[in-house]
Amino acid sequence: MGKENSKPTIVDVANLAGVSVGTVSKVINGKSVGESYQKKVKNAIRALNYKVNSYAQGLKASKTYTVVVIIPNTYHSFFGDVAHHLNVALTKRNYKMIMFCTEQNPDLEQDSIDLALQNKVDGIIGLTYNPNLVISENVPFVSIDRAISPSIPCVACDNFAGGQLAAEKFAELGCKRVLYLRKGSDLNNEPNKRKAGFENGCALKGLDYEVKMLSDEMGDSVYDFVPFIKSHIKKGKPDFDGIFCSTDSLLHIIKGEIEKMGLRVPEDIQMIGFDGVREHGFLEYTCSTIVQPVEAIAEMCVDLLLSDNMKTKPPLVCLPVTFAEGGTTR
Amino acid sequence: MGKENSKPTIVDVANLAGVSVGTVSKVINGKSVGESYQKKVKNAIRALNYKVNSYAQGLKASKTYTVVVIIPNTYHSFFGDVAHHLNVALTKRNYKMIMFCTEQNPDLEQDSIDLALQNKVDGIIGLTYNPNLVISENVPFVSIDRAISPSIPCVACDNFAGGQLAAEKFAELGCKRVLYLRKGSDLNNEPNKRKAGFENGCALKGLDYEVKMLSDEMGDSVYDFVPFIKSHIKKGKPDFDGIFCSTDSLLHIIKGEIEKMGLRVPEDIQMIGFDGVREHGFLEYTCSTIVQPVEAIAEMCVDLLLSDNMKTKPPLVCLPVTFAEGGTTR
DNA sequence: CAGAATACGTGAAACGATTCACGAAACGAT
DNA sequence: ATCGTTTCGTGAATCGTTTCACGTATTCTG
Repeated sequence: MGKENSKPTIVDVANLAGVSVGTVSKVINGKSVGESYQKKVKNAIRALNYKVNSYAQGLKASKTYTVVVIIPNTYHSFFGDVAHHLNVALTKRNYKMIMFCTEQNPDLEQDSIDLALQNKVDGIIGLTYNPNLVISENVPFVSIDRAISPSIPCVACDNFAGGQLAAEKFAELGCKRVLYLRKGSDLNNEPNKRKAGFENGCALKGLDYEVKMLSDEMGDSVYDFVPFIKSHIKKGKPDFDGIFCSTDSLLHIIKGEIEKMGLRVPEDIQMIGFDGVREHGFLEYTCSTIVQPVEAIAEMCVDLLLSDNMKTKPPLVCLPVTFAEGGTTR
Repeated sequence: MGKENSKPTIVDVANLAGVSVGTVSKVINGKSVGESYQKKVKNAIRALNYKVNSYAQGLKASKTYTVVVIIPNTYHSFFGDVAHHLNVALTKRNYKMIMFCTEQNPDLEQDSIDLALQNKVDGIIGLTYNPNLVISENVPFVSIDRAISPSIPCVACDNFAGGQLAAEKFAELGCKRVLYLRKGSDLNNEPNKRKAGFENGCALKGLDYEVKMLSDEMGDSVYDFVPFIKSHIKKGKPDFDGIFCSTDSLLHIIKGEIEKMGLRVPEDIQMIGFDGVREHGFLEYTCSTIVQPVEAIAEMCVDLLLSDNMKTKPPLVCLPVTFAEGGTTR
């Protein structure tokens, strides 16, 4: 009687199946239930097209099947790519993803975490920049690219290996002297290891190099690299033949500037970037680059986040990078 | 006594303030409450750092402050841009955004909607392709780029005006004969109006033109345009001097192909795209293009979705486009 | 075959909010 | 001073789950 056209509840299922609500709940949550009862309940669920109400579930239970993802934005290709693969990985496991775009604003990052906590989400995945985030110890958290604390797993590509790989490629391509341009950061983040890897690779291969760092925020005054580059060009002849850029985005800006100076890429100068994101959703890379395994990173984040045994969670997971040819090397 | 280190509930607030829980609830929800009571409650809330539990709220109340966004993906720049601005617009209004990436898969799109409905979300914003989505009439829905039904508002840029603007620009730039390349779609979607606008503009300006449509899925065999283009080149001389592409992504592919044929852009052929997305988060456009007002579209979607009076919801809202110079026109 | 151990279904309490009928207080009008 | 309104705080019922103590039925053991 009554609520005819309303959504079915667990009570409706129990009635139709002729069992108690407790039993229905157990079936839903995979607790041990007798064979015949299980069948009755499942049939009733199908018959009514019943779906659990996630708010009631979240209120009472521990699991909400919801994960919060904190990321600077989704319009920048790399972040968009990360967000996408996180979404796919979560959806695959029947989790919902609540997204917060924080544009590297430390306060917004903290707010997002606080909001997530009061909503009893099952976990948080964060690509953050706030150097002193406070994270309640009792909610699973996985960080991308930043070591926040020993108890919080950090997932990143193998940045050191990536830097080294770039150096080795330059050597292989016949370069004699290369520049490394990087947008700096005072953070204890993984991408900073690209420098050490690069230096290591150069030393290994006997490659001459110079590193120039900018300590500003991303996308800001990267044009300040221009005078530095110009100081390395005498009478139209550069004293270098390769440039390694800390991101593909940076590479594209620098490439534009270099071409304005009358130099050709890759004929005069070879360039390698980092990230390996494909613009416009294309299959091909926009430059020669060290490719981050974005999909693997996303999968790893979700696996770590959702695995129960906190014990075995490693503080740092580095996933392998690859080199991809994209027109800026010979 | 008891739950010392647990999160404060509305009962704790009521006790501390010396009022009933009903009163606290009213204060939270902005219902009329006496001045002095309001002050007491607000102080208690602050003192305890109380935040409402959104699961309890969602269970009982109508509002969940959650909106579901359905979008193909976030790695393609345009979609990433849309997702980002929707996120910002929702966050600004204190709404949480649950995102589903559906890759234009009709079943996934329907599943996402069903999932959203059973979760009692406050609304759904969808950029979908399924021609026969079933959407319960009692949940607010706003569609981007596709007219789903008269009762469901559709938000898009003014595609007709965009097509016309492109034609006018070509005329202004001195073109005599232009090609329009478009990835087709049998859907009743707004972007298809670019063609009519373009034709209108060409007619208006006395510009000679030809339209070529591909009816495949996005990013697929756009290379099939190549033979068509080649058929318009005799002895190295093209019989056209401009190409309008239905998206910037398409433009970049075609541009690459054209350059392979030994033609220069924009010297020999001028090109205009559509979307106006900036790659890598840069400020500059990657090609001359008709710019979609993505931020305005996102704001409009959210405004329409959250406005109470269903009556005044228009079936279609077109937002103005602009032209931006980006190196592929003279 | 009897008694103990095990397995498993039941139903009520609890999660933390909203809402509504009710009654007390305050105010105005006659 | 009295009665009728209006205003507004109260507290219990409710939303749809999960969980746990309990009891019944089944199986095991010697």
